[in-house]
Amino acid sequence: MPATRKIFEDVYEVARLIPFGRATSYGAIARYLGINARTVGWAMNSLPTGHDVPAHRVVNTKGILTGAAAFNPESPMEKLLKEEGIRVEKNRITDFQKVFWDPSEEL
DNA sequence: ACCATGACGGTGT
DNA sequence: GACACCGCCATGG
Repeated sequence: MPATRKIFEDVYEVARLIPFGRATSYGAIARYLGINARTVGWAMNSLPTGHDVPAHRVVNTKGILTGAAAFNPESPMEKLLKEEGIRVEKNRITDFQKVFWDPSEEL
């Protein structure tokens, strides 16, 4: 790929590798790609409609579902995570440490 | 090249 | 645990 390859593509690629029932943080992905966390968040915010990226598994370092607002009211991020066995309470993953997935270590 | 914006992170109170 | 600050880097106008 040309040098003009967008960081976004890398972010999406890593996000797609997140295993079922696990979640990671923007910072973890950022560190893995060598960029800052804000850029990762921005990449997710730029996700087009109909993307195939499990963005609901990407939260901030506190385990808070900051991007829940970006999801359709019909597909609550919270519910999606609970379906995967992740305990969520008021937009916050209570057992984040348990389901945390670090690309820098697991990848 | 400059300025504003942002699904964030770490530390201190 | 909640809140406030400041630092970081990429993209767009």
